[in-house]
Amino acid sequence: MGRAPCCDKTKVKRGPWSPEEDAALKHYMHNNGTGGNWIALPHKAGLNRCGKSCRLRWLNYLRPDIKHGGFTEEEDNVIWTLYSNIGSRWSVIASQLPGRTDNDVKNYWNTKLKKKLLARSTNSNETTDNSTTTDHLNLTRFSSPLINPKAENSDQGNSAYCDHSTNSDTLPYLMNVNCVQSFDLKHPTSQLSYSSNPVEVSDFGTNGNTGSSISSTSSSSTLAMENCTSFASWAGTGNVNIEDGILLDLGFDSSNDTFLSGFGF
DNA sequence: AAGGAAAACAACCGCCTCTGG
DNA sequence: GCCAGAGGCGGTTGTTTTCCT
Repeated sequence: MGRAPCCDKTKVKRGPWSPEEDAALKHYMHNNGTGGNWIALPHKAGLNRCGKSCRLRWLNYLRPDIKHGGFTEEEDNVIWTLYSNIGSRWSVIASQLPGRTDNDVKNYWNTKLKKKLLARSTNSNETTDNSTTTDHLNLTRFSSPLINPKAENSDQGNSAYCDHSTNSDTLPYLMNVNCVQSFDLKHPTSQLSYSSNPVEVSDFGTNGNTGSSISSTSSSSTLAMENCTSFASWAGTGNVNIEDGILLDLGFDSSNDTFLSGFGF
């Protein structure tokens, strides 16, 4: 059983794209767009390729607004921060990095950032005094603005409270936390000044059973986490949206191990 | 200079979601 | 409401390039 393949793989070309194929696809897209149908596109464009392959090639490589080249430190920070919050939702993360594709971000994470993190983890384990390890390649730098230790003294009924002590072997965003995180991706108060396109994530599931809806056009954004009374929100207006306090204790300052174990190390 | 290892990148696979009939 | 097809996504694999010995 199973779903029928989108094309006959024995009859379409596979593997690396030739410059001629790239040119044909570019030319067709320039003149016609997708026409709302990727499956039919290869035939119309005179390409002996699977429609999905064409789509991938266009989105990941040929699109005119694609940014090629190395990632900046700022982009690193955005990726790390979002990964720590939402996990491997590469398309969501990529949407916050203009010109970057989900494939780009995913590859970059798998080949570089993960190793950087691992290296830092090793270094930090060799250091007994965590308070002196301030140069954790932005691990500390990007996380610290989101952490408000004083919040633990806040009214828990208002959800200005974080508790990740009960579930330390999971990703921070999966923890049974009870907190609110508000930060602004546009302004330096949160050091996430890169983004220009807030994302809205509602009904954000953590167990795979729930759906999610994401809008990159909304003016405000909310990240709700299941199994906890928490959500993160940031305003598109340019102001930090402090609703019940600014915090999301990712665990960096108190225990890097907690954080790192969430990444599967 | 050659060969092997590691890193980086591109592409594919299969599942899930969405949408139109 | 159901179903089939198309799009989208994340994980994985394959290929190429770079680095090291």
